[in-house]
Amino acid sequence: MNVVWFRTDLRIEDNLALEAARQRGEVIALYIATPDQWQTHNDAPIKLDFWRRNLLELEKALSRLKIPLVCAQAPDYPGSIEIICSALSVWQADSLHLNAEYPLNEVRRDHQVLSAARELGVEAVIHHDQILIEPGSVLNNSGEPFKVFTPFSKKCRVMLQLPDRAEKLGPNSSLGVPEAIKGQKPLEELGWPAPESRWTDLWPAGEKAAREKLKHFCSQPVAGYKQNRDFPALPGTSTLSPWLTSGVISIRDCWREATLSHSGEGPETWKNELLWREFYKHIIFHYPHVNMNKAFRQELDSLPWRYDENDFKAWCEGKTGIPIVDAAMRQLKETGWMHNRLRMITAMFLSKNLLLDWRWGEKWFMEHLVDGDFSANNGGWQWSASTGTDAAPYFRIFNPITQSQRFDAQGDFIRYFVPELSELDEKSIHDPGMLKPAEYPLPIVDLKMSRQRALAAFKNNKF
DNA sequence: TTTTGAGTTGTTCGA
DNA sequence: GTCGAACAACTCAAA
Repeated sequence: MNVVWFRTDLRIEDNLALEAARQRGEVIALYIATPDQWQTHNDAPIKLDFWRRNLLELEKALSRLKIPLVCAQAPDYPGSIEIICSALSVWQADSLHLNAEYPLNEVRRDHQVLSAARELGVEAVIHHDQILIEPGSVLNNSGEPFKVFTPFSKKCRVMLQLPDRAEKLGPNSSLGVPEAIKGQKPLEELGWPAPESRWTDLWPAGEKAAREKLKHFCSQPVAGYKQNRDFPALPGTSTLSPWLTSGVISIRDCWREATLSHSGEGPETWKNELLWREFYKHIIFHYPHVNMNKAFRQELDSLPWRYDENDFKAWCEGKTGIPIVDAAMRQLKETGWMHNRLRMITAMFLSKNLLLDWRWGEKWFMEHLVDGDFSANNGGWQWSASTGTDAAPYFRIFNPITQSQRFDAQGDFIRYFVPELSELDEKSIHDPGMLKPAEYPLPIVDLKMSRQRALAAFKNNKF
């Protein structure tokens, strides 16, 4: 028997661990939920519900291959190692397959799982399925990891040789019911948050939905990606992130599909964004301190970050008095997703204008994003806060009003998410001042003063 | 080893 | 309104 432990790879298509296991013979699939860790890691309820629904789809897809999906619940990572060992013994496994995850705790857990499995005499194999190129293999001429994106991306493009899609393998001989293991529970009883029906419409589950989304994006919108991607009122981006983060679609399929679209600069620009995802995964793999709540540039942990609960609350609730920021924060809360340009604007506003610790913002995003991914979220926040790898220079502070005028010129996006401003014309909607209706707040911070404050804080940190 | 060019996503100020 | 320079100087990567 061959066991596949599913984690952030909730699909049957182009799944390296699953394919390796199937090549060896009969397969049992295993999923282990850790609700206690969801709590401490602040995973968004909308994300957990998306995962629950994708697991149901995965179960169906696997059953077509006559592969049973066994679910279990563990209190923590050591608990999941116990469950794995129980499963390997009870099912008399020959091999265990898993697709690597790259945050530090997950790497450590998998090291332990691999050695525990090998002690039981089980062949244990880890596959690099979640990223295009194995971390540790993209190095500069000095043999060091890249700290700058552009040379990293160039090297990746030179190295990248995607394997062909695996040939179709036959199903299991029969969909048996495997003997019970430690911690086993039905899929629906794994401690999921209460679902909201609107989530199902916003973020449909399953590989078919993801594949159709990718196909559609690469059939036409990708051609205009370079021109349209910065405008939140346009459908200019792929919005594939929730499916990519949960592994419902493979990164290789995204890369392949974009390459095959042959529509010029658009797909190449989009592929660069896929490489940013890659870059930040390599960064957390190479630099353990980034996984431990530290700034990539650790000397910037001594900045005089503010911890003002009221300012933070206004930011969270979309009541800062800066229309584009408030629209963006409300989009996040209402849909579980935020446009990339707006993630930069809101993150820059929190970390520079409010001078709040970027970790507060990072955490809030994780608590609300359907596509919340540690490496991408951390990388993005540290970019905005100027504490990261190849981050924005600290003096390059976005002016949210200027950004609003440039990227939501007609104010359509603001009007959609901040209805109390919908009567304002396209000039005043970005910066209503005294024209604002009574229910809309005045700006909680003076942009000019707060910009100077941030510049001074970074300047004075040099010593 | 030294040197050189380059670095996601900008803003402000003054002519 | 438009344009170029200043912002502040540092690190990375490769020649």
